[in-house]
Amino acid sequence: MNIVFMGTPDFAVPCLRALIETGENVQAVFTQPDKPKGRGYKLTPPPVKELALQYNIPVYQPVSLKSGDDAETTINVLNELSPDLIIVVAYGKILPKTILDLPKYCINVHASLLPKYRGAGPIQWSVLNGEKNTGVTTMLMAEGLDTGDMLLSSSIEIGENETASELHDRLSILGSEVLLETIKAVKENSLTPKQQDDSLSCYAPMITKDMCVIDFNKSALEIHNHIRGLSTFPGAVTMLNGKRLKVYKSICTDYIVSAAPGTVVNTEDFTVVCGDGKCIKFIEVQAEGSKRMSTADYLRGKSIESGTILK
RNA sequence: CGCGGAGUGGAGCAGCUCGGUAGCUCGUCGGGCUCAUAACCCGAAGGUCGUUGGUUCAAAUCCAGCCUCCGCAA
Repeated sequence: MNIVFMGTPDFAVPCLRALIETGENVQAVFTQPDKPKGRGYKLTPPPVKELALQYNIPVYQPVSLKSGDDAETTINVLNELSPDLIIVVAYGKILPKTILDLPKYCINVHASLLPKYRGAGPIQWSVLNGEKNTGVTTMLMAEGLDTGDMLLSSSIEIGENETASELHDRLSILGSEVLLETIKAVKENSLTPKQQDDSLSCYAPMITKDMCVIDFNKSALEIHNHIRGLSTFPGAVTMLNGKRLKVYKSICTDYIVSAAPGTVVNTEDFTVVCGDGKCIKFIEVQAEGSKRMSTADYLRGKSIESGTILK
């Protein structure tokens, strides 16, 4: 089939790769423009672009699909290619109706069990909220954000200590599998679109850095979910002796201690009291200007005075 | 040229301001104690102090360039 692929970050890479490797005709790839990133503002191409270039697939990076020269060019290009399908995976742009109506189907791969967790951060929010299950859903794209009729889905369990990054990697693979099944169904003409029940939906907004600070007044479980939901990027943050400390992994313990929330009660293994009196143990941390490391390594170099309070 | 931190035996750090025999907490190896142990005691191996050049009688330490890693900001 003639397919145009639209996607940007790592999450979309397995889907594009699956399409290529199963021999679908990927006519073109649309992805976000290269952006200045990191130290020194180095212009960095999105992961999907890099993969596309490896296979000599034409890459388009319009700034806008709604107006301007880019939008016009895009429409022209798409009209010329006249793809059977447009596959969208974490592209990061809203497609106008003129594009949605262009191919036979516009199919989106979304990293949640719709209608729950519509939006930009479904993986992180499902971990942040302590969900036991999540999954991947394919849908026919509609004008609203992740509101289209659902096609296929697949569900997986979330481990109690699993981080958002780990889940992200598993879901991106699962996403490529569900995508291939969906395309198979398209070919067999056996799609059965199901409308989403809007009353069951909820939004998963983009994660921003100002929501990363750990609030030790919350329960140990909530803090644990906070830490793994934001790991590895951008990472849960707290302040230790005036310096920023990121926490990437933790474990809930059964210890109950009466001390002010945020107090380090065990300086041997970095156990901290939370708002409900239960303790959480940090497993992997990162100090300013330093690498990410296990707390065992961290504590070999820096000792923490007992009674230190994190905030 | 966006701002800042860092590179020291296998790991994590100190030492650098005030140049002059490389130190700490672990790990590894050998031995001892013990019913036993991740515990304790004794001993050992292991480092061109990121890299290049400069200053100096002498550089981990001062100066300049380069490489790599990290935080912030986008």
